[in-house]
Amino acid sequence: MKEVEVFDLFEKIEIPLTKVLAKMELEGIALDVEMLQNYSTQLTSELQLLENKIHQLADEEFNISSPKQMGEILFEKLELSKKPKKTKSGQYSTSEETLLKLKDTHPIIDEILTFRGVKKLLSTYVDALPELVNTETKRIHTTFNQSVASTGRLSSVNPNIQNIPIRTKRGMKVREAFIPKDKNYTLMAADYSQIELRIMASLSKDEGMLTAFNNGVDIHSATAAKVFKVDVKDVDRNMRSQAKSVNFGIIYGISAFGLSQNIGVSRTEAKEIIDNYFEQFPKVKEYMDWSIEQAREKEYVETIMGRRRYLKDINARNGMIRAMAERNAINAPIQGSAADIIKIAMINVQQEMEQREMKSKMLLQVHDELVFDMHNSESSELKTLVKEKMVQAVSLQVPLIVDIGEGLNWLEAH
DNA sequence: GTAATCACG
DNA sequence: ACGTACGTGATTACA
Repeated sequence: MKEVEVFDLFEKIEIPLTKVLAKMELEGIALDVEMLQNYSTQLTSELQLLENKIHQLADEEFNISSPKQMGEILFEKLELSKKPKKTKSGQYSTSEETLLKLKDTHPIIDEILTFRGVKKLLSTYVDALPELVNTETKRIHTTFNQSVASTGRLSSVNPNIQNIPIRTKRGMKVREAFIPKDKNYTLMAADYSQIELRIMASLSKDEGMLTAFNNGVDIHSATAAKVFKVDVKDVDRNMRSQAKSVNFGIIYGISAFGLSQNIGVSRTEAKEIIDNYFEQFPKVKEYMDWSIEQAREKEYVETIMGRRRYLKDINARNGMIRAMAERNAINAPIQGSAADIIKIAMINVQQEMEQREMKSKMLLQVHDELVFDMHNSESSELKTLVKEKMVQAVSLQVPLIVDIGEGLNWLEAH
């Protein structure tokens, strides 16, 4: 019986999606190569200055890009930590997380962090992207993998268009390099607001969560008010920020350790927060337990469209392996259902655009976002159509909200 | 080839 | 007692 659902998923979603993806890949997206080349010159000289400064501060020349050499400088020569954190293989950890904790011990740390950021930007994006512009089309053509991610998400390679920087000032400049086809077009981006938490609300049917979404309130503030037992108007920035982490944790299959690491409190305090959360959102807890129970019985969990993730480790004797599978049992239906929803939307949007013979084109998918080359004559028509198809892709216990933006580059469209 | 790091949702 | 937040891909160093 249930196999019918998996076949429907295949026939009604994955197969029709192949053509949509093929068209997006063939269409490609325009890149402002000249801008990136200028930016490269600027970043390269910044990088040179940083390199000199770091070598000067270390009083030694070494390869800053070698974590091994970096560890030896920081922890053997400069002795910045009494008991340096090690990686799995016994090397000194020099990850951003580790370095941030050493920020105040030596001025070299800040320079290293900046160096790392600039180097990453240059090698992965600023210098790499222009190389991938197709000589015939003059556009960037990614490849979307439809059968890589175990949750049902797409992935993107060559280049990975789903991890273009946005969080830092320097990174934003890279987004600015993704531009419309020509002067008759504008880039338009449409993204689902809090889709995974809405799915959690809908699947768990937790009253508190449903009420929050059905009343259109800020979910992280609403969560903070409940968890910290204060009035919404008394939620401060720190409380909201912690609640946001809790909400992320809920989607990931929360653990006291993970939360404590994320927000920098003790495990005891983290456990306290989680206990309060489950007290305030009891059906979320019930749903999470139910998901794990389903996994134990069937050795798989499923999304709203019946997509399965098999979890052979769910009954493992090794507690750590088992705990991992339990988090997967909670996360996969959430992340996977979000993937189902945007895939349905993509098929319906593409179908409608073709039927209307529109000039606009769907270009990219970034998990909860779709990006379009929008022909200026179709501006309001396209935005209305896309919003409608995305919002109506499926019917949940809460509304799906889609935010739309547009501009002369991908950054502005956000 | 693998480990470490870091970019995104 | 142990060691963990979920899902990806690209780059670099190094055995």
